[in-house]
Amino acid sequence: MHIVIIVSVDPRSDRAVYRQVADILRGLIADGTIVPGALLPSEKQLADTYGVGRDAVRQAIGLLRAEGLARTIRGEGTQVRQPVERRPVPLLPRTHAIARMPTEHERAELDLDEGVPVIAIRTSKGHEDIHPADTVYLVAKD
Amino acid sequence: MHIVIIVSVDPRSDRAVYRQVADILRGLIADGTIVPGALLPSEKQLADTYGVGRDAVRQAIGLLRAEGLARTIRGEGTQVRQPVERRPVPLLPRTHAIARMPTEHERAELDLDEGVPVIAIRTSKGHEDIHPADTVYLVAKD
DNA sequence: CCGGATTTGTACGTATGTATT
DNA sequence: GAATACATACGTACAAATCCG
Repeated sequence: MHIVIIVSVDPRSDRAVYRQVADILRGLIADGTIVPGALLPSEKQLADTYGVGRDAVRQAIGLLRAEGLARTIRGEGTQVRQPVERRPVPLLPRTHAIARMPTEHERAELDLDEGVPVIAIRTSKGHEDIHPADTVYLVAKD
Repeated sequence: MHIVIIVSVDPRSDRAVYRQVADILRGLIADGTIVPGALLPSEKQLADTYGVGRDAVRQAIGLLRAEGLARTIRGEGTQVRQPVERRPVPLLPRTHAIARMPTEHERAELDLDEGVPVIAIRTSKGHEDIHPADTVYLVAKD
């Protein structure tokens, strides 16, 4: 099985231009052409390269952020997110865990990147612990 | 503790206009003014009501979608998402569970709304089960 | 430290396409 | 078919953060 990397944008395609740009960037990331931690080309550069508006580029990058693949720092650029080391979190008997997107408040509080869910663990007592989903994994524990 | 509902947008505020619009809409939802399943006013209506561009309204609604609060249907409108009934999913010993945003493929495959993470459960055998995070909760099981 | 260049964020406008009512 | 509503795509302009000489 080999991977086909798309390298150009077709404005007449059924697929929206910004999705095509996102496809290209995902390819460059999956490819290893752009390694974790490295910056993508600037929005202007991408727009010029692929012959699209800056708007389309921003929407494309927005998709990557929502998927948890990239994060953007104003004035600096967009970088491929580093996979973080996950630590185990025990799921005790009689406790429930759900995953959801954080509220705006939680995102600020926990300093979460876009596209990072939270895991809420609730005990039968009603106590709730919130964990950033990208730093933990759950294991059954008795 | 009482809730302060913002009702107007101040273009001179430090807070971006689209975030102010999002705040207002979140308030109307938390408030019960707009109940789950009901449609928000149209983008144009919101833009006129708050004296902002349609762009700002779309960004605001985009925030709500990313938070899992709303979903938009083209040609119809944006509705407040219904909290769905969750079913328990056992987390067996020697299995790990992580939460993350779905890939584009998974989102299409599972027909997920924006702002809905997935829970991936991996056994020691290497088998992986994917669940929409909004329909399940995890419980420890021996 | 300062100032300019670069880069992303916000905001608005216009136009056209597509889906639903 | 018409009206309504969201999606896409381009453009402009200015603000704000960062980088760099």
